[in-house]
Amino acid sequence: MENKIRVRFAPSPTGYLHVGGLRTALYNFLFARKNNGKFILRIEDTDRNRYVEGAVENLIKALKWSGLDYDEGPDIGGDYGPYMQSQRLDIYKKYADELIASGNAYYCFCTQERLQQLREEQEKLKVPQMKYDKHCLTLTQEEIQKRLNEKIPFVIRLNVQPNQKIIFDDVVRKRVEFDSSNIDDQVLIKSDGYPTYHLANVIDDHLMEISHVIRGEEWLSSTPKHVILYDAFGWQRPIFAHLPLLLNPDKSKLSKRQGDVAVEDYRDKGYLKEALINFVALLGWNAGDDKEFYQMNELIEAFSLESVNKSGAVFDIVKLNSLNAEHLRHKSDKEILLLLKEEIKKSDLAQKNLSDDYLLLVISAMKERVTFVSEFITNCKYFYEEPKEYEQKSIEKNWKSDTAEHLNKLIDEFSKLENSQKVDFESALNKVAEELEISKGKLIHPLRLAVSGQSTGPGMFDLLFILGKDEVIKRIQKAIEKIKI
RNA sequence: GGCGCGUUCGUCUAGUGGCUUAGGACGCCGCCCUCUCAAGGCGGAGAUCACGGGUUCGAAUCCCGUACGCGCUACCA
Repeated sequence: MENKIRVRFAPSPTGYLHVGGLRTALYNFLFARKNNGKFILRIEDTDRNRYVEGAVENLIKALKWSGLDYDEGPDIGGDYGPYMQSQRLDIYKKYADELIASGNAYYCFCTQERLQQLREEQEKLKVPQMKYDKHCLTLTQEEIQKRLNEKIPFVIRLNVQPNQKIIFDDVVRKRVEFDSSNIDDQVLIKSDGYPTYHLANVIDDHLMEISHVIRGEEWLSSTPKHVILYDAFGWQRPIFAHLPLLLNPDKSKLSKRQGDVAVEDYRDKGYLKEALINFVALLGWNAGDDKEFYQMNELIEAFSLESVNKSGAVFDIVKLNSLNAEHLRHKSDKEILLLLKEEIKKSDLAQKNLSDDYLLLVISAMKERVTFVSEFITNCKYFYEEPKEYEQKSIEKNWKSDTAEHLNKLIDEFSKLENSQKVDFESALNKVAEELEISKGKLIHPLRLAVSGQSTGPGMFDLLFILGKDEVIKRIQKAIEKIKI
């Protein structure tokens, strides 16, 4: 099969999945699914200093939670493995040697001290572009061998030819051009034998037959180095697509300091994966119409790299919240029940024996009034326990001198009820209102306060029905006792 | 400093030379619905399309310059 689509998400395991990473992973995923391609997870763990215990597991967990399932990866294998760069060291070594043989790379024995000194000198001279001075390129074969034999630490550097135009196409940015004179002789193999990102990335993308490199814009500046490598190896370049950055409200690159950046933070705060995915998809992409509410399958259907934006997008949590509420409303009551039961397990309601039928009633009453699943608990405690206190403002507004008397009448009427469906409560209340010659509202507001302790909530008769006749009467009595004006 | 990328309502965005008195969404305000709060419906405020020059009969849309922002500038990714 010609032109098969293979894309990859290649994070370095820093401990958690960044929402920017989620967006990158999502676009890769959508592109693959849309085009019948393969989506690959590759772990770029070539920096031993930044190794974090459990990071890979966390990453995989977050990806799975988000619904971004990959076709090949470290935990599931595939024909192009291993998918952990730390397990591919011999591969990088082999290709680095090849580069040295062809003159495209060279050994460098310079010490950190010399490099530091060089940098300082260049700074003093106000050299426009600070670069390595190719000092070790002049070493003879014998000198190199001697140092190798003496086990002097070395790195392998890319031998960049100056004064070349490096031009490549980017799906998002169109044509991008660099002058190779501005490109440093990048270290490809570090002195610990590990490759740098640039080398490992290019080799793996080629070996894994990656067709499209879809990654964040922070990589655009190093793409010419990658292009030089592809050309040096004589390999076909992939198609590049550099995604606009996710930004803090102050427009800087989205960072930990200004809010949550980990996918797991959002998950733990109760955001639905559907909402997070939908939100993040819209940060830098739009199908060209007004549609903003998407399920995953619709995203796959609508996605195209060509309609990705160029400019960075501020991560605005307020919009995420509204999408969360909307996705919640779109779920069936039964789906929400499952989520709510999980939430209850974590709450102080855990011991209560709440039936599914009861919770389903609560869900249908509250569904359009909540943003998070947890609010089925916190915003309507009165469904689970009688009110401990009564909203002062509502007392002032709705509790008059004759309120107790009115409510006693309601108790009488409710007590007589043989059926206690919504309509039964309603007609009972209507009857009382008529007898007292007052408006329904005059009854309903204090009744709501008595029964829920609050002034807001679902329709009155829904509330009464859900709580049940006995509980309602009990609560009214209690309120009459407790509320004094 | 150098190199690169970007710039449409507060935010996410539509717009690819005339359909645009620049459309939608979130947020904000108001009205309707209504027992409250939501949801829903309707309406409003909010962008001289960063700025300045061109090209053109005509520009948010094409070109040039400037400003500003961001990214990169590591033996980090």
